Amino acid sequence: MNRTIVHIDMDAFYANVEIRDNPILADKPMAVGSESMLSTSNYIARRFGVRAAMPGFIAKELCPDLIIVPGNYQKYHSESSKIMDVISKYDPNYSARSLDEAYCDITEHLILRKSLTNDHRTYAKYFGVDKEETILFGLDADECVKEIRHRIYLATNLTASAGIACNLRLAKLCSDVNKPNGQFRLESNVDSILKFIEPLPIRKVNGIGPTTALILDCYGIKTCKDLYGKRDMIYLLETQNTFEFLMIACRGFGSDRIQHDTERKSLGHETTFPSGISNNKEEMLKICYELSEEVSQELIQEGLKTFKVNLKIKNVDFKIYTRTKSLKTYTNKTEDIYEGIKCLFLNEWKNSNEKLKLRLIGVRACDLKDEQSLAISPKKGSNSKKLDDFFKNNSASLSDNYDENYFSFELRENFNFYCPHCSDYLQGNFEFYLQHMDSCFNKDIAENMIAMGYPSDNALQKLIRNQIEKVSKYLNEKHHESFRIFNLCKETDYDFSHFNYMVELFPIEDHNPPRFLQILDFCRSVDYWLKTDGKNVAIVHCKAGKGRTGTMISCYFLHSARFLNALDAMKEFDQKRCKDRKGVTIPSQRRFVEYYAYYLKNNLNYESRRIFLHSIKIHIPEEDFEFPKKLRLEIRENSDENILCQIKRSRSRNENSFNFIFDSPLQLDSDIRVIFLTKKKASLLQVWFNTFFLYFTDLYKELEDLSSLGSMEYDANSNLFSWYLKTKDIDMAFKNKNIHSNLWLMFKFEINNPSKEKIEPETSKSSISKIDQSESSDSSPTMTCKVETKCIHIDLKK
DNA sequence: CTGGGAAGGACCC
DNA sequence: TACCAGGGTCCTTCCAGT
Repeated sequence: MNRTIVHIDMDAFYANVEIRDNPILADKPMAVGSESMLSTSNYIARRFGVRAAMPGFIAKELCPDLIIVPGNYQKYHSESSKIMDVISKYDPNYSARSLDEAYCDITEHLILRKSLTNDHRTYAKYFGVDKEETILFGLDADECVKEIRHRIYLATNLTASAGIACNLRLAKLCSDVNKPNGQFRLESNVDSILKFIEPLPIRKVNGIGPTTALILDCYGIKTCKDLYGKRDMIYLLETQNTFEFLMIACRGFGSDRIQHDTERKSLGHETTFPSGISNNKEEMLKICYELSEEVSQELIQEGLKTFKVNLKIKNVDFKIYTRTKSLKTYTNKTEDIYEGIKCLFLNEWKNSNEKLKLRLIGVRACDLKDEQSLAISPKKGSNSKKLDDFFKNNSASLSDNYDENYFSFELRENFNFYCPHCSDYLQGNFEFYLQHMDSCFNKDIAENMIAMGYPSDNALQKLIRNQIEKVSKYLNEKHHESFRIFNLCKETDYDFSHFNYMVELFPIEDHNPPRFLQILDFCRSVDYWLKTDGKNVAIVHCKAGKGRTGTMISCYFLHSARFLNALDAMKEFDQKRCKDRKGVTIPSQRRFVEYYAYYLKNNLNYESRRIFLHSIKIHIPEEDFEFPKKLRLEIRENSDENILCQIKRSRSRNENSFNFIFDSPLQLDSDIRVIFLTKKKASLLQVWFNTFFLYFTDLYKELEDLSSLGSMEYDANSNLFSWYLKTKDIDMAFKNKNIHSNLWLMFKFEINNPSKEKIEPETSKSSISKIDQSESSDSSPTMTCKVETKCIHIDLKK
């Protein structure tokens, strides 16, 4: 963060050289290149959409008046060396990335600059005019870079743009900001950097091309901020390398040391047939020979030898193929190279049944070695600077050849972030960020109870979830043999041996409540474990350690009589676990906690009780125009396996309700899941309930707004109960902004068999006897009553 | 199972 | 009319060799 890196970029370099030498072109759209390909265009042509790397004829379509000037690369080279000469005055260690682009590090120069006299900072004001008018440049980085750009102008009569930042990546992005003939300096602090980089379209980032941009766009990622925000998804979808690159790039990380040109990896030449296409074997072989010769000459010039040759061909349909062959020895002789290439070519020729039609042939030498050092090959170790190393954290692990400044600002300096788990807004350095994420996954809910996130075994999830090794180490060290894991995930893939197989499973589907019997089992099991030994600790987890974990822990709070009321129990969990009070949010999960509170308070004996469902009505407020016109209802029993009913229903434009009526009342028992799906089978609304608790009408009286129980009415005439749920009581609807808050659902049901006599609704006080809780388990005879399953398919549209 | 070709792409200028 | 030059680097995937 303390280096000053400058990226200098000439404005429309080739084009401006041509314009400079032929001023007639100045006010006309022009480009340098050929009919088939443009190298660059001037700013007038760019207004028509004419860009570099665009075929000339397309450019002409966009801009019929476009003047295409053939490139004079010798001239550009000589101009380039004048430019680099200027830059070298500020940093002899500068690095040219092409003829028109270079990086330099002016950190040292800026120190030195303070002692420069005004004379040394004064230059002629205009190109080619004698020193009548002069211009004096100041001492700071901005002035220094202005001076560089001005001196380039004096040397070439061409303009340059520049970016100034703390690392190469950012400097490059900055040079684009005030282009052409401008410069931009990015402050070296995290706030400014993030403010700068977050809104940038990802395509601007060096290394993200059209393909990657398109892929990311499919993930809904357009800016660097999006990219960082969706890093968990990228982690899952992309390779480790790609992920690391993208993360480094989108946060503005980058090396602040200018790498020097490493030894060359390959060398080659290619040519497109002047005639366009060739199918003549002899002509092609001749080209192969010529190219081999060129490669050979260049190898000799550079004092290199090759061991591998590569033939590149481009078909008529523009498809490119490459073929590689190892040679017998390291060589730089034309004949040796040609021999390899010829062999590769003839092979292709044969494989194509002598019908090869090509546009292009290329010859490339790979696996190059320095002639002198051919005897011993001191292969340089790769010094990859990847996030992985970084995550191993601590400056102690930063080895000597590891550039500490690479990640310096995140290691040393503070930045602000939202924790995705507790939604706290925090400030700290990157290490703190990681620590917080860790601790946020594992919260002591009570002295003998810990709620945690999923301990991930899987490399894919380790970034966003707990690392199983860490969890295991922590638990084994801190709690020795005295911990037991209560795993609430239906989706479990980790190895229980990490926890000495002390893992008990209560499989609950994500975003759903447990079955009521699971609550009983869970509480009994946790209670037993905690009471066996005072040292024992219960570790409860689901995926994020919020919804399912919160539901079960709240139930245990009630079970252990820490709280008597469901809302208090859930509130306690929410406060302990998440500061934004967003622990148990799903209405059905909250409803089941309410059930359990009621169950305990009234000392009920849970048993199978059926209800007879007559109808379900959805009332849609008129304001809710978007609500689907077609719905599918699915009712599932218990474990989700048995689909009890599937009905499709549509409504007309002016109808503001769906009414699902059962010809013969649907018999339901225990945990019931009611789902409404759209035409495309996307779940829209969902409600879970337990029929047992529909029997107790006083459960639905005088409830706080936070309760998700809904309200109940009884009509003595029809002997029907009506159970109402508002939007806030309905899973999926409660946080769906597209669903109006005045929507409501009504279930009409009977609790006695319609064929039998009327039974008055009961309240908890009248009929419940005290039952010892230990009996209310799986083995209890009252539990074994299974509901008959029936499956009806009705299409009401018919 | 791993490492090193070989082939194919993406990207940069 | 007409849809990409030519020089590189690096990464991924597949396959083969142990």
